[in-house]
Amino acid sequence: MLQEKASAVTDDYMTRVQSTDGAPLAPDPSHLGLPTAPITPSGNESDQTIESIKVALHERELWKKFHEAGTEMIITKAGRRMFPSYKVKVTGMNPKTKYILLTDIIPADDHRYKFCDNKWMVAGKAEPAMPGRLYVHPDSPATGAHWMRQLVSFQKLKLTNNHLDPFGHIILNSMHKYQPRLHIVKADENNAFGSKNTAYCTHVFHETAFISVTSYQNHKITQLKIENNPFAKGFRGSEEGELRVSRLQGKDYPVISKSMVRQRLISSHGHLGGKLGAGVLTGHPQVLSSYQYDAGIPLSNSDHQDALSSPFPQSRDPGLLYHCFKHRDNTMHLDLGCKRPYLETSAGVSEEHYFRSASSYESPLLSHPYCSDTIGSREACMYGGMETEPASGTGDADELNPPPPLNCNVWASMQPYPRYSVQTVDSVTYQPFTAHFPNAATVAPGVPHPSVSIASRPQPNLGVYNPASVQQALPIVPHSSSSSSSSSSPTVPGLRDRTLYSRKSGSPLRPHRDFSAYPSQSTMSIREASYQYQMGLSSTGTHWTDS
DNA sequence: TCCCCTGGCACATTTGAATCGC
DNA sequence: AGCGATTCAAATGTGCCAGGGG
Repeated sequence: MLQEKASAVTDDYMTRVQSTDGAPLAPDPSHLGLPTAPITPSGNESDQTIESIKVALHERELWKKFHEAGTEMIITKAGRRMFPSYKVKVTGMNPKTKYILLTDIIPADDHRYKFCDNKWMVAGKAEPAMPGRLYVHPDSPATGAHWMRQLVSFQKLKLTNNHLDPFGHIILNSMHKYQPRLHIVKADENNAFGSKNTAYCTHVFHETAFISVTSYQNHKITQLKIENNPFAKGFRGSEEGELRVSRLQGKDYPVISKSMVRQRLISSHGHLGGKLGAGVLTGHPQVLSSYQYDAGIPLSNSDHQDALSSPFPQSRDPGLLYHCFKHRDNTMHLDLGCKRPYLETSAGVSEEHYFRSASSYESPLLSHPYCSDTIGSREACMYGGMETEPASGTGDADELNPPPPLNCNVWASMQPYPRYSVQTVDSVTYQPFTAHFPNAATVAPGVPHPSVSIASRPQPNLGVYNPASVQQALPIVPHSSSSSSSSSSPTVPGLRDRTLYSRKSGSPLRPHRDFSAYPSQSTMSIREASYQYQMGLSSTGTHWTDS
């Protein structure tokens, strides 16, 4: 099923970078600035490191509560944070190896939804996908020790429906279903964001899937948000207050008091726990799945049954999905169609592989409970270090490179996604990505770049940041249409011009933010600053490779 | 008319500077 | 003068809601 991507690179690369539809993604490596000479895989160790990385979703139970009710995330023009926020606990990293952690949010299917009769229903075909933007954790790159020391939080990630958003927020369409993903990329010592033979892995927690909205549709979600989000405490109020709110909302649903909500949560939690437990115990494997996007619309490939009784028309396996380039050819297809099950168990998935990399995520109930309380207290520390000083006070403060400044001149064209595919498998996905991208221009020709947003405070004294490296670091590569794979290496005309990053010799890759093109950004607060590396969304294809 | 989106509002938390005391 | 604790105001994050547009 998988096919070589950059056939001319190296055998090693060839065996790892493959498209999901069998079409070469980048027939001409020179377009990507890839070395034509064989790359000596120094990567056995790194691969093993990547493979051993485990990620646990923080506050998973809370996510499950929302998922059961049908998670909704408000998107606004100015950008809105996610709640629950995306936080993970990472283990299994090589303490001394540097990694880049980033997230992106991809369409979960190709449908547009509407909330009708107190449930989500398919309302038509999805609109063209928004520019693919990536949110790079502000601490990136940092050593494994740093990432494992505390909870890794992406709480400052913001969602927007502004297609021209200049702040680097992740752009989404309202009333569409999305799936956040976490990518862990091994960074080379000399090239923070890209190096040859570097591997990456992708983690997907299905309970984090959500439907983007401009205003909450499901009152259950509203209540959950109010109950759990500190910033919404003002709406908790008394029973009378709740009655008032419900009345004012003009909803035709029964008023649910705070206490009722609390009780409901408790009961639902138990119910959910039972379901999940059953699902896990019955061996719902982390399913390998794949789906393709055509013009920004994911195409369903197969049917799956959701283990959770999520209000979503079609939900996925409750467990974590692993994107792994080691998936087999008998990769299962992920059906994104609302009328079909989302996941499908793959008999072909190696049990060994599955359990090794997925079991711990699949069921915290079974093996890996995450100590949110313990690690949660560290979050502030991590962010503090990120926004003020790099891991000050820690033994490896010097391990962190200061967050690069953002250059906002790099914007993606508003082209719809060309066809691309995404595979989710039962294990960690990791893929070597070549470095040697002298500059963005080298990569641009054949590789549309999703934007990369680094939510950290821009710092002076920056070198240059090479978006190409980031792009390479991600499993997102242009995926030619099934019919014209390699030859069709999509191009992003404007990318070269937009890309203002270049690598400064001898210095770590750091972006330089340039807001000149966006006057409105002058009013942007420092806190709001984020680095945006736009990869033409378009582009985009998420490409899962096999090593 | 319905659905969706926008902007302003009130309320709460977070953040950082200013102040104070030791 | 230096450090830590406390205070306070501004910034920021929420959901609510009226109004507008398609």
